[in-house]
Amino acid sequence: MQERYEPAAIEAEAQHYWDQHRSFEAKEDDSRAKYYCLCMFPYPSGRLHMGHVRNYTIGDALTRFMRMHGRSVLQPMGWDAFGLPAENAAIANSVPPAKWTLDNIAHMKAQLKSLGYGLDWKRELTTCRPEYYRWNQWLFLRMLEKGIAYLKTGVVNWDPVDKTVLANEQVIDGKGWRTGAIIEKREIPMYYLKITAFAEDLLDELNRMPGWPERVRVMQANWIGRSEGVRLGFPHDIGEGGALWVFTTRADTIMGATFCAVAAEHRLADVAAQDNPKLAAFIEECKRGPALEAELATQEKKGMPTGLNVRHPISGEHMPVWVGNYVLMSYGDGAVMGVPAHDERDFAFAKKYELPIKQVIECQGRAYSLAAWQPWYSDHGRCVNSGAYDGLDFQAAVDAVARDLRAIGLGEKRTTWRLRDWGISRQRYWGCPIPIIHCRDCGAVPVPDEQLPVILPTDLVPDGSGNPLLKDERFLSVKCPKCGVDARRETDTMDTFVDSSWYFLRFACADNNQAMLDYRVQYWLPVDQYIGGIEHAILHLLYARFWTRFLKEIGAVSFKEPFARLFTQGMVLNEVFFRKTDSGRVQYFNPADVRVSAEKSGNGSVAVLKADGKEVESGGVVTMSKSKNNGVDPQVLVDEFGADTARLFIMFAAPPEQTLEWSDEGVQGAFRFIKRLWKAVYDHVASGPAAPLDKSALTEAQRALRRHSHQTLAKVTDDIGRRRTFNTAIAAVMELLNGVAKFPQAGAQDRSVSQEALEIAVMTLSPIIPHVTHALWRGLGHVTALIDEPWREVDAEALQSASVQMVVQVNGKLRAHITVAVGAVEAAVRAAALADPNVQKFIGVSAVRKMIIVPGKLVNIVV
RNA sequence: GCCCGAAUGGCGGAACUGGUAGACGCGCCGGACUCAAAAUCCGGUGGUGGUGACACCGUGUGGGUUCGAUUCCCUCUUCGGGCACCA
Repeated sequence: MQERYEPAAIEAEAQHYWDQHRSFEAKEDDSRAKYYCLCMFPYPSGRLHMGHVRNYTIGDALTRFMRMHGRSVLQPMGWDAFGLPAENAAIANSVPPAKWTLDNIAHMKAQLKSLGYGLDWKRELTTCRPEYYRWNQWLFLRMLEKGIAYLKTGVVNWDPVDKTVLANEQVIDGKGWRTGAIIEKREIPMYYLKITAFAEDLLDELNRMPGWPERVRVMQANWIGRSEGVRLGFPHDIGEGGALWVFTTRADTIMGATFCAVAAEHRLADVAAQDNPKLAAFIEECKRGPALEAELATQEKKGMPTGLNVRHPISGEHMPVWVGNYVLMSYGDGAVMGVPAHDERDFAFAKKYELPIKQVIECQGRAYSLAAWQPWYSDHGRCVNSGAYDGLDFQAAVDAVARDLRAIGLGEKRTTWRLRDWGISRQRYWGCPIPIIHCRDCGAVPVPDEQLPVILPTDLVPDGSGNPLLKDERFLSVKCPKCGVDARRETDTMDTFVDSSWYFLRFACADNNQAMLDYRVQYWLPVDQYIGGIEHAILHLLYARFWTRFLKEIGAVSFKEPFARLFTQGMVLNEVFFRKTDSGRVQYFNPADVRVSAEKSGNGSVAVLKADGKEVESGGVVTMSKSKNNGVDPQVLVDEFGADTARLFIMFAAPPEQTLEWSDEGVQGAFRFIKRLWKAVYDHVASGPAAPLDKSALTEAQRALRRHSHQTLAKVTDDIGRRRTFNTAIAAVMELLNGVAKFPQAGAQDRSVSQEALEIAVMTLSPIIPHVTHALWRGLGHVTALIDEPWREVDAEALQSASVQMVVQVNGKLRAHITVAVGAVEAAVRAAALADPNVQKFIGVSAVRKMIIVPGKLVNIVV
């Protein structure tokens, strides 16, 4: 064993060993319990960032830990390779997105390897390759057959400058993120997936998912948004007659309804606007949405009467119908009944347009006033001024109203969902083609299975003027599969969330070119541990749950929840430094280019740019990002200190679920610890092999170190295996190493006990810093590879102790420590506590009223 | 506005089931080694008072439950996250 710790050589050697021995090639082994550990796959943006390192280090540590516990492990990796950044890079550099993406993948793959992750690269998958995305298309066709996929006109954000469609996230304050142009709403035909068909099950099952964080389950539940209420109709004679249907959770307030309001997109609004140009203009304005930021902020309620009337379903009174900008077409029936007395929005609307306000719910003795809204106006209470419903409480009134309306065909109880169907059409080039052919005679025709995959050309270069597929005759031109005449291919591609909605299944059988999934899914799935960022708490995880349910429905899988346990790691933060330029722009500087010097006398610190020595301002600690220029390149870290230091720092600096603050000194500390570990083993080994441990002939000090070793082993096993608190596991091993450093190395048994302590330290750290521990294990005299060693069992005998230290309190305040024999009788503990001089002092002349004894821990004397 | 979560030394954090607050690391202070520096090693390090043993105070604020509260309950403050005209 060499004296110096040289990470580059050690890491290359360890990685070579795992490669050669295929240590991480997953095998379907029925004789062993499997463990499928999956980290969310990356978008190949170019380089790994610290968030990736954190994510994949957590996954790798768990995978290695489970492997040493005898599990048959699978830890795969792939690439979420379709998406917008590739198109933007293409516009900027005139390179096809395919080349840019594949180059990035090659680079990032090398980076992942240099970090030593135990990945099964045989199962690597890339979503922009036809071998993968053909199954998106295949399943889409199955969804069409089952009515889960359907075509509907939808509203999109249209950037008139780029002539392209933008995602909601790309619209900032009503303007395009690239062009700054005011975004228009356009209606175009799009394909939707009927996720709402599964809404109830997606919600209910959340209660039976103990392996998911409460936080994520709550977020999904809110997103799905179940509402119990009544759908009721206001009859009218407009056109051919009928009823205006609304949804309400407050059917008990129906006698207080004084108007109805419909969304701008509502059919009645259209009807009324036909001979009312002012109303038509207002409707147009609403459809465009709040263009001005001020309007968004105040959320001012605006409306206009349609001149139409409906009748109250119970009283028969005539009620005006308004168009209201606060009514959403996408929720319920796109219309509401206005009960101004008991709904804050209706109140504001009625005030503004001088509509009648009628109180119908008593307010627990408080006086109702028409002057101003009070928060308790919308509370539940008994009905008043409501005819037959007077005196009923909330639930009774809702039941009665629903029953009465049902009798006349104008209402029924109804559950409404906030969740909407998932529009997957993207008017974009770099995505999976939707397998549809448009025929002049047959309409939209699905591509037959045997013609799959519809291959996306990889040599196109978008120029910013819309989807280049629209100009690519090779792609466009096709015969209609039904009638054989010349037809055109659909040029829309699928939302990239489709790609990530099932990739975790494909890892089980990525090499199968005959079928989407096969028998191996049964062995590996569900994923035992899924790890990723909280930012995917809603969309990705909900879509994946939806796809799995659909696959179960068509018999492709046997389970409906794809991820048994979910772990959401915290973000990586760093300080941000900037200067304001004369023109008012903010210029950010990377922390690596800034020197911070603590002012010894003052309470602040000064940050200066290394390049010019002049001061920069500090903007606090925020998420690492390109825009703030405060990222740290993992590669620089690996090159300077090695992968183990990077891994150790990131696992030690914070609990994995919390945010992690970057610290250069912290990295130095991690490096220093590894060097100390190396030196401890080197010094130990330098004086030759240790004799076998003779457990029967140990001194008290030797027994104490053994106890410490096995306590540490027990703690690390629990911290990683159950609590997932890697930071405390590492701290425990640091303490053990401090203990070994202080331990004398005089006799043969001293060295034997130290050998055991070092072996435990090296083994327990190996999931986190696998390279250096691989070398140290060999250094400690083993010929086996550490990764193939079974995780050591705690020796219960080593944990035993003859005596125990107890705390003595007087009136709850710590006054003394006493040492008593293990299992000492209560009387003995009592006597020992009372005999302590300091305890005596605080009891003084007072009478002892009570003594509370927690065996082995504490005595509290109440005087 | 609604729903979650958090707040502990100079800093990151620990204390898992109500039982020794501040583990471990960083930083800082002192010392050793060195011509010197870096690296390394040893010691100290919540605040106040005291030469000292020790005492008092101390986990965002104010209250409560308890022999005992960082931990449980209520109030407020601040910060972070999610949703947001959802009828």
